[in-house]
Amino acid sequence: MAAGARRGPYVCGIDAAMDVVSGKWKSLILWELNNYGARRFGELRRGLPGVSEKMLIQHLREMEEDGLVHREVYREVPPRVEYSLTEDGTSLNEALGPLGAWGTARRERLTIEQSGV
Amino acid sequence: MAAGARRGPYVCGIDAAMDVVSGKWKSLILWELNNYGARRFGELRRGLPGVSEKMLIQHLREMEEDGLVHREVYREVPPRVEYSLTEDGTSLNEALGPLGAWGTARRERLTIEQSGV
DNA sequence: TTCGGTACTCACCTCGTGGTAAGTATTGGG
DNA sequence: CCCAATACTTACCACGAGGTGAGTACCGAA
Repeated sequence: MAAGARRGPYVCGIDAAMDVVSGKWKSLILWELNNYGARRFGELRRGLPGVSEKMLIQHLREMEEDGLVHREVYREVPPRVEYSLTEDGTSLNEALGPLGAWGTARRERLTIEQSGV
Repeated sequence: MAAGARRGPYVCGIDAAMDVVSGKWKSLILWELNNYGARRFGELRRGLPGVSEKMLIQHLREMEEDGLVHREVYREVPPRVEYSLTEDGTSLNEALGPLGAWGTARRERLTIEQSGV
């Protein structure tokens, strides 16, 4: 949770990465921020159908502590907060690429099997 | 849990992949099986310090249902069961490569920061 | 006859994750 | 004067992941 090891010590790199990505919405947040650049809290909430405000904040805070996202506050009359990916967040997103491709291929495989049966 | 979608429908490929890898020991099992080829239940248990028999079985069963591991039973006097990766399991392990590399790099970064402070 | 080794199975319990719903501070608009 | 809209904060609760420890069936060895 705090900066540094959250649940470590880690057995291998996968551990360290999974620790940072595990969370129902984290990979989606990563994807959303990577696609749109900077997004406001409300935009993220509307962009992730089903997420609760509590979880969105909680995940964003953890990802900020983990150095994945940057939080920029604009002191305006209706408050404005923009979230964006840091360099680490961007590289993590890239590292998730092959996994996403594997998942997509798997989804297609399953769909074919289901329709085939 | 059952064959097909576990908690789906999935928003994207990452979802589908994370669904299959999420579980405290799954990535380690994947890694272990990938390194050693085929491993017996007891070998896996000894190779993953801290895992409980219940969780090991449970994860292996789920991974078998998900088509990641193959379970081969040899009807011998002390029973022998060998687990190995399927083609899907092997490709998943490969897809986890970049994530593992990212995690390893992150670990090194954190270690340097800690010793630096 | 009991013990050890295999690969499980089962019952029970804890605790963390995530959901729900309400409350907070600020200021402009009707 | 109250409401809307922003971005939270807080309290409470349910569920499931995961841990613990015991029991099972089989057989050979001591």
